[in-house]
Amino acid sequence: MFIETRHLATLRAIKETGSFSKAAEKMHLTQSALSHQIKSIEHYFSVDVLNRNAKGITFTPSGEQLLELAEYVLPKIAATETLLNRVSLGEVGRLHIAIECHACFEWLMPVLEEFKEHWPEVEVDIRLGLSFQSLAALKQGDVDLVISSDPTTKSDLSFLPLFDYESLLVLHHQDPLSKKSYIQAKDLAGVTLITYPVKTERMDVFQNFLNPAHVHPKEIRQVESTKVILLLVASGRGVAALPNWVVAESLNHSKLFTKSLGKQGLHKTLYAAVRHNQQDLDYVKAFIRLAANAGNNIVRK
Amino acid sequence: MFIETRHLATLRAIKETGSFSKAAEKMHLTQSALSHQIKSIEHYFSVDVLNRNAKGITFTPSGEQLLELAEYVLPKIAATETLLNRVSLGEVGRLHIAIECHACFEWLMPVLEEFKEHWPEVEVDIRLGLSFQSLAALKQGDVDLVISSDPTTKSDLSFLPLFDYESLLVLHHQDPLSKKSYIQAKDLAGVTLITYPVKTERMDVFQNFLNPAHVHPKEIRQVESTKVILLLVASGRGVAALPNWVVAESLNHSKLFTKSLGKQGLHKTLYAAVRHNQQDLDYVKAFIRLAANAGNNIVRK
DNA sequence: TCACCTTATGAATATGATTCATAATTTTGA
DNA sequence: TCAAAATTATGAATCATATTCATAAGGTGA
Repeated sequence: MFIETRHLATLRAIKETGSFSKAAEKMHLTQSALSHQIKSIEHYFSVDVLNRNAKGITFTPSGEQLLELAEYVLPKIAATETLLNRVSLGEVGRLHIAIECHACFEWLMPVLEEFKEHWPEVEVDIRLGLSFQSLAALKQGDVDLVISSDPTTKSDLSFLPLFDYESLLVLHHQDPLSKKSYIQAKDLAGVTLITYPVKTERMDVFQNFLNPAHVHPKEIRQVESTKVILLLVASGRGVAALPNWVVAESLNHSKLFTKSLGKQGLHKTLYAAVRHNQQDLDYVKAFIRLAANAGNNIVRK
Repeated sequence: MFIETRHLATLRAIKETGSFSKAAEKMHLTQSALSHQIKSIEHYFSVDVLNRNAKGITFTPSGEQLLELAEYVLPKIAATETLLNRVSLGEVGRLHIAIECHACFEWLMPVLEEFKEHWPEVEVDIRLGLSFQSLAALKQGDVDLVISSDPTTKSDLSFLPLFDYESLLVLHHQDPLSKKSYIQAKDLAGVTLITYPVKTERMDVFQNFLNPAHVHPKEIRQVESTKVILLLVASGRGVAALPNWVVAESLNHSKLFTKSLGKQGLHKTLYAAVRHNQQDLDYVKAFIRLAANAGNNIVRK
């Protein structure tokens, strides 16, 4: 493949201006450069491209072909280049989000709605990142942002804090445990614990509360939806450990009660993990700002 | 405009092979070259183009954009390049012919019919090249071949002989002049000369026969069509000077008679003028061969 | 962990695009 | 028709940059 963008741009400029010298000026090159360029095409293909005549320059049929090619190719290239520039400015792009916690849907959905309004040219998508290694996917570029509460020091990734929350035990208001000022691990040995359908090693209650104390709940019941979990708890079928932002909304009008897990409570921070080189993109920063606000607002209720 | 064909070809090869090293091999470049190339794009636009991961390479959204551009652009460039190559081989092209003599239509039309059959990809056109400077037009590339009987030594132009012919005086078989063994200039002083509608200085009879003898015909009558000229002569309205190839066909079945102009006769050669750098194109040579044959055949009758 | 494979990187080199200076050609205006 | 002005062509010199070379760095899989 011999023809380069450069050649086509030159041809187009010559067509537009009608002369080498004017085209050269327009392109910030010398007339000589253009002459050499055209000659190299003509020499390479053994074909005349331009008729340099008395009054002005005309295109041979071959020249017309090249010109047609230029008209076809150059605008598309220009369009792609401006698109790439906008991508680098963070005006357009892709924000595929993986969330590691079921409960995050609660605050994430409204955030995304607002985000989409302000960044219509960013392609948004969410995946529940439990079944796969979301941080690996992030590194590989399969997703662009991971909502996680377990920052690790992976190279190329940045963990940006969104907001703090507390994992609370949600129980029926007549549950005997509701008398206690806080919950101890051993208190949960005899209960039915309702959780999302996730491996226990990926849940805070186990990782940071039950496992260290070597306690196992009597029964574990896995349920997909947050609503149903709260419903089951409200009807006395068991207890659940949920982030405070989930409970905040449903507490007033129900038979639900919450208790801290442990004397200090089980406090965590939610992070947005992004690839290092994307953390300064406008739309990424905007998303993180929106998410942090949303989280803080709902948690403080 | 930063992106060059080269970049796009590299991107495409990487997509096809899935790795830098295989793509490099395919392109007869080193892996390093491709790495530098991609890096330069990524650096120029401050955008990631490829995710170089554990298992293989994937394209970022920006990379996909570039790839799409490549798929759009590269085939078209390749097509144009093969077209240009075919042009230089003389397989395709343009053959716009200017003829300086009305009478040439007689043999040219069938020649063109045959030519078109063999060279369907050559765009053929004819113009009567009397009103304009056909050789200048040829030089400028407005036409590609001029049929002329007046070779000049213009730079860049080649005059290739087609066939010899004789300009004959056509007259009514009862015309007194038909008794003579040949026509002298003064014989035409009293006749009505029927010609094509062309300036006298562009006609052989005047240039090479009448003018040198300072003879003027009694009357000049200009007629467009060869058929009508012959009709008029056949009905005794005058005489005409026409190339022998025109007369050859209509002589048998009519009241027409021909005589040589001057003792030696007025002999000329018809040439095809082409731009020097096109004279070796296959289709040009083919046309000239066809034209020469046609002319010789018709003249020898 | 060590081979092994792939990409990245910096310096050196080679390629080739552009400029410079000027020639050649043509046009234009007296 | 001649000189002046303008245009393209050309060869050599220069400069830019694409490519290579040699090697590092990073990751995978036995």
